[in-house]
Amino acid sequence: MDSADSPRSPRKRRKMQSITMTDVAQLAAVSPSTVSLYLRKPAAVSERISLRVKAAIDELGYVPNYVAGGLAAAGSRVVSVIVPSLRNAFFSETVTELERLLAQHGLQTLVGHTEYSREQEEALVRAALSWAPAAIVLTGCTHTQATRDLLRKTATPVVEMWELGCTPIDQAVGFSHEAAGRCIARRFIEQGYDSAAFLGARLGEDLRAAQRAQGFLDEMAEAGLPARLLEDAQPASTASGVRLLAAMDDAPARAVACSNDTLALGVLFEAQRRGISVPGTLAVAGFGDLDFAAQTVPPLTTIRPAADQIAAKVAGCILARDPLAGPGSAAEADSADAPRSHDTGFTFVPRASG
Amino acid sequence: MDSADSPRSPRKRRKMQSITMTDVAQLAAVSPSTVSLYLRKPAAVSERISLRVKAAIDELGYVPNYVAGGLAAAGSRVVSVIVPSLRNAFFSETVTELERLLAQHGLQTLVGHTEYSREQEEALVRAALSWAPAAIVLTGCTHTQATRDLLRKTATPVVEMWELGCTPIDQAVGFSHEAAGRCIARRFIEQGYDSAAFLGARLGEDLRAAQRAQGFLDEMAEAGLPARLLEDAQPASTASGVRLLAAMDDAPARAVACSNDTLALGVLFEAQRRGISVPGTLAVAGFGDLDFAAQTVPPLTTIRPAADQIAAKVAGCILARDPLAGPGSAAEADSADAPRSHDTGFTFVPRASG
DNA sequence: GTGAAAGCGCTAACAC
DNA sequence: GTGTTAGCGCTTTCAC
Repeated sequence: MDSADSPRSPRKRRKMQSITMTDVAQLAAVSPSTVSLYLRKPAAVSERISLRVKAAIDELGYVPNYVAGGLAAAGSRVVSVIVPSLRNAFFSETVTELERLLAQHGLQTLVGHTEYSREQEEALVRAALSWAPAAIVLTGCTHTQATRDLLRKTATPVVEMWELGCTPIDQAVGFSHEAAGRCIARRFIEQGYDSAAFLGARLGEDLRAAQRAQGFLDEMAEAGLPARLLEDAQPASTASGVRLLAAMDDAPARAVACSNDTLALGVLFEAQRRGISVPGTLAVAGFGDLDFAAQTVPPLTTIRPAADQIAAKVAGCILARDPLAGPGSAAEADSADAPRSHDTGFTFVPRASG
Repeated sequence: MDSADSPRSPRKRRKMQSITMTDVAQLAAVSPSTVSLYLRKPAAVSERISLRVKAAIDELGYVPNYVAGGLAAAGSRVVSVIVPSLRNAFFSETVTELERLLAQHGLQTLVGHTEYSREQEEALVRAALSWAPAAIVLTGCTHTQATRDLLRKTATPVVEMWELGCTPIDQAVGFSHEAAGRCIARRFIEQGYDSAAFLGARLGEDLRAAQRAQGFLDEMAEAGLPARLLEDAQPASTASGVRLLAAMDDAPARAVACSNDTLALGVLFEAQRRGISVPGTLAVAGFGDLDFAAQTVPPLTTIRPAADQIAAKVAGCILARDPLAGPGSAAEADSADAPRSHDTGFTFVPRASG
């Protein structure tokens, strides 16, 4: 039943890798370093030898060991990406796109999520650094002091994404959430709504949403219009939107800006349930332009952050510093001194809801 | 301007790590192996020495190198998780939860997404294997032959999740999608709907949705009721739901089962727009019990897969095989021969929509 | 263009 | 409980 040495029963701990580069080299009758060269810069190896090596690799089913490679090369081919939550569509979108882009250059993506905790983030950064990653990507620009110190001391490229404003540790890619908040406020003002509210959830954790709220409220205040802030204690969800609209019962505003589309969806449903006409009685705006935003009844006015562009730019920053990133990897050293904040902007998407 | 040796300008390629375990050992006046032991099994080191080592680590700001550790230990502390897409709420949920659970045991999560391509999956598995991971987690049980071969040859634990049915490569955690499809069909039958349709998107790629469709259609057929399949060519989205409802115009069914809640949301909106009453004229059911499902108008009848339970069980399978997983890691070798398919089931969530 | 030699930083026997 | 001794599998000068 328990056969002598099935691959799945670990007999002896050490040396789990059966076929190494040396085996390949032997079979191909070349030296290990030639095999290594073939694997990394195939162009530098003569065609005759390339063929032999390739044949040997296929025959043996050789799988390279990146761990050993990373150690010898003093730097691994992983990029650590740390986001607040993957449940949030913005971040899952960004991670997806980033993973795709980086994979094209042989870089693997290590993800971690902080649940919006800075201490958790610090722990993840520590763990990330232990992998000698090719780069570290963080979300936002608010971190513990220890995190900043740790990161500034390292030679690893660091990219902070989805937020602009603070001085970046190294590079930053994102946009101004305050401006996004103001943008929605201006829309309401232009449309003649004379009172408004910002509906958010856990603003103490989601600092970017808090900035949008701030921008929104400031713009309203500057226009001399009343605006208040309602906050749900649970993480942002459709249910939060439902609750917050109900909470506004006592002093209904004419227009509500939601911290994101998911919340706005809840507001829309609850309004429908209560017979509140949108945008007639209540204007609603969201943030994110999620999948469903164009399909709601009425279609949702929102803001589309350039998620793909953020991912693309982040990948660009990383690849620009990657020694193995192919021909276009020009200014490896120079780019360290290049402008360090990249604004990807956002698009205002006016629809019928407000 | 370009100062002598700022940490961020890579002077010499090799040896990027400044402070090693040897440095810590020296400062603490112990041997490197003691430091190593302290880091891995603090309990095995005397308190006096522990204190000294800890002080040295803090003073130097030592960051361990997992790459070197992984090489020496012939196995790294990463788990590779490969999903079709992180945009899909099911998988981002699972990855989130898995990452959280594994992080508690010092395991890092390496993600990859296949975009529903088996060839892409094979490439990711190859890359994953190169990290000598502590485990590999795959989605579904349909893989290329090469993937299966690669995986069966390795000693690395492999867990296939979110689907049951085929013989697992190693371990499987999930549920029967066919049963889920049948479950919705039975609901429609019980409620007296005499015709139905299954609305899906890219069923050739999303094999699990295809299984739900099959189960649904079979159950209807067995009840002698007409049912057809409508498929959208784009990836599943709210817009697909809108399109598919429109496509049903010529021969409207009395009830529609959607391949997931996102699609159902689109159906709900489009029905509202067209003045089709739900569930009066049309019954609608989804799959997933996503965030918004309980809030729609009317609330959405759906199926809740035990996403958290899947993640928990997958983590369990992995940790059971992890030599470092602490005290409860009993049956490390035995569990390899334990039952290999784990059914997490699902919950039918009847609401007002159908 | 190819090979020989010297580690990368750490872990795991094993002896003490 | 702590130190000594060998590597893990690969990359990278540097000769040839």
